[in-house]
Amino acid sequence: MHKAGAEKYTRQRQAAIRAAAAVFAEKGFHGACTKDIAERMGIKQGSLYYYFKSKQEALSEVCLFGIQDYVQHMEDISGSEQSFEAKLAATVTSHLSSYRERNEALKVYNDERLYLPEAKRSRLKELGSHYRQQLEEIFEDGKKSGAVRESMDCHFAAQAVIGMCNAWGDLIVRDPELDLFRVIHKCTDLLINGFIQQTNTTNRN
Amino acid sequence: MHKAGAEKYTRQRQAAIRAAAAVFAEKGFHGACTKDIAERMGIKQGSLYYYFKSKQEALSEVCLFGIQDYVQHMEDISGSEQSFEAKLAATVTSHLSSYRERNEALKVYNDERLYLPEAKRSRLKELGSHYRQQLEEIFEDGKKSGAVRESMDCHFAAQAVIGMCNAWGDLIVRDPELDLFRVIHKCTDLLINGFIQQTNTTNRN
Amino acid sequence: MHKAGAEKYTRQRQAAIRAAAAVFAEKGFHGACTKDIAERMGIKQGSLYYYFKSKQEALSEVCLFGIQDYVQHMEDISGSEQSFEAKLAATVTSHLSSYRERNEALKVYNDERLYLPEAKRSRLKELGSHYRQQLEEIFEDGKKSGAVRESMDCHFAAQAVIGMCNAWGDLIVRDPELDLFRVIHKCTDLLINGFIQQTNTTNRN
Amino acid sequence: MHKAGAEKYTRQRQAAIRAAAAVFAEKGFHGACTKDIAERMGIKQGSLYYYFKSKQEALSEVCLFGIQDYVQHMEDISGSEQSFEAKLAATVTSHLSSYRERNEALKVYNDERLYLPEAKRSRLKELGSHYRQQLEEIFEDGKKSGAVRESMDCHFAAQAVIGMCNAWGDLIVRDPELDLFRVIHKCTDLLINGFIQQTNTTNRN
DNA sequence: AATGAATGAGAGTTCATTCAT
DNA sequence: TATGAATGAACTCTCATTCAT
Repeated sequence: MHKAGAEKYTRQRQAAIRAAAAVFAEKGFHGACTKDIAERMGIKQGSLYYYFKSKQEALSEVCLFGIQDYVQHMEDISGSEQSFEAKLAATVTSHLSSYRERNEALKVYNDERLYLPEAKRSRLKELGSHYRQQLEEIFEDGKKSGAVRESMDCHFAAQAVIGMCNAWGDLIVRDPELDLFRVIHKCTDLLINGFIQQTNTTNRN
Repeated sequence: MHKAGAEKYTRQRQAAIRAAAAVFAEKGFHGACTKDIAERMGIKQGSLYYYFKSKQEALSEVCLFGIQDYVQHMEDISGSEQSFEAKLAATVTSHLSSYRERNEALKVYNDERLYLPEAKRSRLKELGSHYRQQLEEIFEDGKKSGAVRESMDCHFAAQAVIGMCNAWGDLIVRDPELDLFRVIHKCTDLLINGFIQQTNTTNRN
Repeated sequence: MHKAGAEKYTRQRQAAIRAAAAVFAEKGFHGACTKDIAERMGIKQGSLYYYFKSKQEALSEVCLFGIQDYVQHMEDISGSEQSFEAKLAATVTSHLSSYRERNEALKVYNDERLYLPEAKRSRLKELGSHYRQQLEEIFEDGKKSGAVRESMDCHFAAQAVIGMCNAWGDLIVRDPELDLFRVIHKCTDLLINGFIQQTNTTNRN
Repeated sequence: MHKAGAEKYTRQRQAAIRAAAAVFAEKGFHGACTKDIAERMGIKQGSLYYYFKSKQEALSEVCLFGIQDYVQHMEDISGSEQSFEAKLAATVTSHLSSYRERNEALKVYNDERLYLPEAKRSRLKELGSHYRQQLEEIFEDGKKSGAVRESMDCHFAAQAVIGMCNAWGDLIVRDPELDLFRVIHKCTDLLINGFIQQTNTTNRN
């Protein structure tokens, strides 16, 4: 039986994806070279092609790997029975945690996916759009339940959350010292409450 | 007199910077090639080197061009006598407007400046840090005047504003149909008031 | 074992050095192009970079190869117990023979080494200076033993021998028909006895 | 009348030749660029083409300039009524002095003339060959008069003198501190008397 | 007499990719 | 499963040369 062999292959392929993620994150897709990736895995350049049939496939795999969990989490959050605020908190937590766990892959997804050919990009786009739509629905529900202001544009809101999370995600990847949980907490707080001191106010706007 | 000649040079060089900005924004620094830049200007590849002594110098000039106004505006805003909310609104307006005016250069500054050699990067870093510090001060002042919540971390807040603006900036550059003023308004509103319906509340958190 | 592989690499690298020597000798460092070198080896231009990391490294290797033996021979001659005349003859023989064996590499060392960056050039300079010093010592010893005229400036003498040998070396490289041994003999004779008819002397030849 | 203009042109063209000589001597023909030459003259690159119709013409002119006097001198020496020794001394003097006066042009003639196209090179070759032949005749005459050893190969001898002079010429150009007259004297002495102590002879130069 | 601007050809170098072993 | 060797295309950059002004 080839089970052991197959397992090793799978393991090595995962290693290749992580290596590619790291290198792409650091130098960008075009700035990176296959030799760098191979070296990070401890193999030679040519051997990389045992795991990827092209550099582009490597990018594609990294991107997929980068959003997999994060998309899955949203599925869970979206299906759960929680208050708006809890769902938003869960979203931010999931999103920012991904940057730490999945390491650089999520960053690569954000910054480099546009270098994929349309064909491959559309699959990712679907996943991304789906994510955003679910987030939008959370806002819609929030409105219905009265937790979110009527005036809020839910499409805008979803983009804003994603944008803010990605911006902080970049900083998280770049600076491993950063305290993840404090960032999560502060982001959530900002998004929910805004900057200003709320005083018995009827919100203009 | 050679004034006309010098003027032509300056004009062409500006054109080169804009062309480079557009190409770098679209393909990234390493993904772009000098031929693309030259062609966009209507000259031949080799002629580009009459205006830049290297591709890297082109990047450097684009980055500088990208933040010039935006840093200058912050100087004005920071020195002005306005309420916290007005200053924040002005900042968001300036930042997002830059993305339209300065076109792709600002995006390039954000995404590609890390490919510059340390020496050139540090000059940009200074400018960027200065910007962030001034924004932090606006938050500090906001706290003192009671407009901003005591609990707010001003460093975090400044990063968050910049991050949010850059995230939307990306979308603005990518989608020229986007209504700039609505985005500005919504971002400002979100940052100030947060998502939730404020009800005669004493803010927990 | 990878011994065979390593051997092949070494062999090919030697071939690359010889090819580079030939091309540099014919066209000069700047006049030569890497394509010529590759073609002479029967490989394609890009493949050359598997053996050299730059054109300059090729030059550097050629120069080193060019003087290696010749410097080694001088070591032997200098350490031997022979008359002045025998040592001088051995020097001329070694020097001129090198031009035939090492082919064009020695010519390249003479004419093109100045295009190397200071760092690499200094290593060669050392070797060259050492050679000249040993030759000077041969003259000093010749004086002591009475074989060389008291009035002779040993530094000048060494330079003169080297200069004369290099001048003939050029001709030897350029004209493969030239009878090496006759040139060696005549050079030695000229250097030892000069042009003029020596009266009352036991000059054979 | 345009006399003044014509004069200026001639003067500038001479300056161009000298500038080209200097740059070619330093960097070699292929290593030099027309911008360097122009800058050394204090004009702009394009303006150089007012004086030369190509870089190659510049080389050609430099080479011609480099050997003109030196060939002329040999004409004089060859036609004069002097002893062999005096003629040889005059030859060495003329040759080595040329290196100082004509500066780098002679070196360029020696090292770079092979980059000229056959057509132009043959004119120079003629001059060079003529020079060598006249030198050979001096040796032939020397033999007849008994001043030169019967065993001497006159063709070899002429080559050797030229080779030695060029080798020292290189050093003279490279090191402006070098005492020209001492070098001339020593070279002549070496060529005439050789290295060895001549017994029972009154020769001491 | 000189220049600024542009060009086009060619150079060195990098790198994704292939393939026999 | 992995590698060494090679390839060819693409890219950055240089430079002799031209020409209108």
